[in-house]
Amino acid sequence: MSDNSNTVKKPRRGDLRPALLQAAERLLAERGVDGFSLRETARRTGVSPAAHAYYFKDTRALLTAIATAAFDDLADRLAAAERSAAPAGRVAAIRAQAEAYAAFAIDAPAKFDLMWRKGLLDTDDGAFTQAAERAFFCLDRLVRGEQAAPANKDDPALAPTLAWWSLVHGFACLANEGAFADPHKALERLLPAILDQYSAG
Amino acid sequence: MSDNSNTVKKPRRGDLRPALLQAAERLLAERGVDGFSLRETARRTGVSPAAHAYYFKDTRALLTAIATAAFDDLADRLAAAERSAAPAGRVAAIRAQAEAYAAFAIDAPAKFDLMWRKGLLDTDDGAFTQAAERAFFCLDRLVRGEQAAPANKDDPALAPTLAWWSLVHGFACLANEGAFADPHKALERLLPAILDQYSAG
DNA sequence: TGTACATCAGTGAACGCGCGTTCACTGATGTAC
DNA sequence: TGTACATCAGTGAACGCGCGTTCACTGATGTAC
Repeated sequence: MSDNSNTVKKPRRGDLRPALLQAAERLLAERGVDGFSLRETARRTGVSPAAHAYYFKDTRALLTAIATAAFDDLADRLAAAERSAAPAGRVAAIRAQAEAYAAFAIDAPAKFDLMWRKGLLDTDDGAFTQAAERAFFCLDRLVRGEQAAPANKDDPALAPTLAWWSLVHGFACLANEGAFADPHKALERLLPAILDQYSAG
Repeated sequence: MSDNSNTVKKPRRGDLRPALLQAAERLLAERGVDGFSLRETARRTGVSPAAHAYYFKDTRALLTAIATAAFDDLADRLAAAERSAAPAGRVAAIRAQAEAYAAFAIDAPAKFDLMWRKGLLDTDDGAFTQAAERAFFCLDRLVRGEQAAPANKDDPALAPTLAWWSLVHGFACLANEGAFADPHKALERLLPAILDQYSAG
């Protein structure tokens, strides 16, 4: 019998939590958010369908944990992109962040999708909201500078950040929704051209 | 017994198709794409769960019909916005289209969501792809002028249109994903401020 | 105007599926003496 | 070093659910003569 590369080798006692998260992420990547199921995750982890209950209250909690990690990851990448492009100036850093954002989305479409599917997530979870805010402030700090952010996200004072975010988020969504022939090519050739459109402003 | 306003009065023989579509749209509006089900649609139409089969091959076909109508509606609104703002000049017309696009999305979030959930739609359906293209060309014709469009959507020649589309689409998605406190207020006060950011380019 | 027949527009019961969650349970591990 | 016990980290069978689709069927409508 050949190994099925979908299944993970059975974790040691006590290592189940990360194993479940890893299997769940792979399943998401393969089948998308709509194709996800807890039972299939358990199957791939080589574990009973009830096993997750020891670590996660329910499916929503597991998905929220994944989305939280994803936002943290995104924030890290935005910060890294900013750092490495900083020597070339502020405009270059902003562009680098935009490219990092889109690359994140296109490399892991299902995970990116999940992050915004609030109906499936526990949006009251503190870690989740904190991670999401952190990613947002990575953008905001760079675009608007160090000014304090207003309490409300729809304050027009945030317009510069939200304009930039809308642009990049829209590009990422369109790419993942199949609006372009090839998302990766679009990332390399089309996105720079799009960003050029606005480089004056 | 009080009327349940969810249920539609039982359609006359032969009028089932539009009645099903209407009930399905209402159900979508209430429960979102993930909460949609054919059986519930049938229930609300006062009809057997097998009834739809006479008009639609399967669930996918029904959803595709709704998405097709939605794209046609969107295209109509984009064209109307352009027409009524045309006297004020090209820039005003482009802005008016952007506002019409976002308003469409925010007024019917679930329908807008469905239009991009290609996993649930029959993307080989001719009417569907035609309607989607028509909406796209409403944007493209105005932004780039009458130049012929390249075959591929990720051709950098389309960058001006795609940049504008990304911006507006991203704003609409963020609004519907709950990124702003109040989508309708964001539409009225924030979107104009965002468009101002780019009005120079 | 009446009747025989064909087609239309559904009906309603049933099938089989995979799902999330619960429950009583159990073997493995750790701890106290 | 050995034993008794408690807790940990799950097991696996079962429950009940709603779903999309199929199937043989049937009453209503339309048509021909």
